[in-house]
Amino acid sequence: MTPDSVEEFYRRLAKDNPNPRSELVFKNPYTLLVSVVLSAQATDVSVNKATEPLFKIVDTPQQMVDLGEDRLKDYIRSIGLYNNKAKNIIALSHILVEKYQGQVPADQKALEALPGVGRKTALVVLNVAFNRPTIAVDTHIFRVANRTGLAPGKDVRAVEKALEDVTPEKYRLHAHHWLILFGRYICKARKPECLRCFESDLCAAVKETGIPLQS
DNA sequence: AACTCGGGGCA
DNA sequence: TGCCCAGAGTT
Repeated sequence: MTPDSVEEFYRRLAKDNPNPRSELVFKNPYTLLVSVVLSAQATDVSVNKATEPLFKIVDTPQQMVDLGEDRLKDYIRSIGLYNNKAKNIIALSHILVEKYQGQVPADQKALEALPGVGRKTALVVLNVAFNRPTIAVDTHIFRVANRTGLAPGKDVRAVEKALEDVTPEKYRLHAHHWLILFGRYICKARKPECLRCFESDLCAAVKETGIPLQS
């Protein structure tokens, strides 16, 4: 994709979604962190369903510690992978209370040092909670970048580098959110909605096949 | 690099 | 039924 095509690609994403808001719960940086940890290999819909009642009771690390692992599991069981996630969230909350005065550190290394927080989670928290222009390449963005030709790459790090190189500065802050939603609702894994896609004339996959992907 | 964790949604 | 989901930790 040429630089002009990339610019146009982002221009359309921005037009489609002028005021991007995370679909995960962001009452404060802590609830966002917990939401993103819970989102690993889970759908944001299932996470929101579980965290809506949880965050009415708990929205600080101290309250989470007081809630305890067993009662936390009752809230998040429907999400899946709940044993590891509950243990990590309790442990992570202890660390926030003891080392960070109950605050979420706005630092990638500090975030990645927390149990249950890896590279992607850290980058998403920095982006959404602290307005850093980070792009975390998850399954959606990896697929979108490769399929459309926006930022091809064989592994996550290659796509991440490609996106950093190609994404215009003015779109950097919201790029992650736009690409995620584009992948989730339009450029879907199974049945991409090419017939109503506003990027199909720029898409490498469409160019290759000559016809919009569908079925 | 290859497991393992995991219930829910969807075709 | 089988595949996928805003991945991370361990071996």
